Amino acid sequence: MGHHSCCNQQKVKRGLWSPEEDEKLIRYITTHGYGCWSEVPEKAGLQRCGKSCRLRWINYLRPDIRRGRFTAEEEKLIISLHAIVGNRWAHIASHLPGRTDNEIKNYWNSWIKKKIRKPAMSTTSSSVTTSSPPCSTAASDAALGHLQTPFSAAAEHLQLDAFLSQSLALPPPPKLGSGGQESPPAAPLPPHCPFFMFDTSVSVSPPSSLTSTAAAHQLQHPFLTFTAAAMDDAPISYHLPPLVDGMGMAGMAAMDCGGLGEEERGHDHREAGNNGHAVVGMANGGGGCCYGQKEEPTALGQDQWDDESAQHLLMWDDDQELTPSNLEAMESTAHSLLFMGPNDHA
DNA sequence: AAGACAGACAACCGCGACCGG
DNA sequence: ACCGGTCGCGGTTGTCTGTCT
Repeated sequence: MGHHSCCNQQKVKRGLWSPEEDEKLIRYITTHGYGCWSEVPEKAGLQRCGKSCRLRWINYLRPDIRRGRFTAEEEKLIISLHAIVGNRWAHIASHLPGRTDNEIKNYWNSWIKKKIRKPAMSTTSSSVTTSSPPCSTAASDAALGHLQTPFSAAAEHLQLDAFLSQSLALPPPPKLGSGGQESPPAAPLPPHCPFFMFDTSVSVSPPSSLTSTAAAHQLQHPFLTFTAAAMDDAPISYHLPPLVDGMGMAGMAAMDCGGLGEEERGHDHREAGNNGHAVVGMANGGGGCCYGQKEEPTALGQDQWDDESAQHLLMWDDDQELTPSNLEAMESTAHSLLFMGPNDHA
């Protein structure tokens, strides 16, 4: 493959951009726009390939770029979004005004590096239950990576965006050139990033429309109501879209084990999907967690889990370290596990 | 003061998706 | 349907800089 076709020319410069090059690019883009990136270098008088120009513009020179450290709100949002969509940095970035996918990716990766070292230092305590972003150890990340299902991109984008716009209530992106850099996006997420678990064993018909009223969403939209229990707050309910085609009413659990109050521990939290299926079950005893779902909730008592439902359970103990082998074992018993997000114990 | 090291950031590379001919 | 050009994305590598020894 090698380079992009526009980069095959011999005289293409690589490496860091000089201020002069930046100035040329900015001047050209601001006056002409960037219709075709392959033409930009020549017209702007740059010895770069179009791809490099595009990258430089998008990641660095764009006027609406927001620089500086990530705020706590942004951090939470990144964690939460990553729990939902995984390493889809562009998608995550689209919900963080002024931030680039590259920036978020770098931030996440450096974060992971930190977390890799910490568990290695302390082998006795859990590596995933102490800090955020939780499933950020290399081991768990790698292991979780293959658990993620290749989502149907179009549907998922649509539905996830709907979810984010509805439930996260992101503020509108700042206007270009406004200079308002000190107003982090308000992200009314629970203080603890929940685990997510999906189940494809339930098949439903897709939504007829995504544009109905809010009330209609409750009834017709396949968004799931789920509970995110937080340590200090009452459980917050969100509507979450199915992330996989055809799994609209699939059950999903989203709980923070460590964040439960004492009265919450050991209870079974259930939220019925709008088709009567998709009961999200969660049992938490002691320091351990158990997530599961059952297609026919009414057939089960609160604490009853038969063999079939056990197939849809993911269980682990808070003291159990998440390693690839552990997760593989979990996966083998949790047949329908698609994606598990982080647990965030502050 | 100098080298080692780690973190942050910038840029490149490879690949898939999309689109028009 | 096929093909080539282009764009966009995610993974990876390179570079710079601050801190530690």
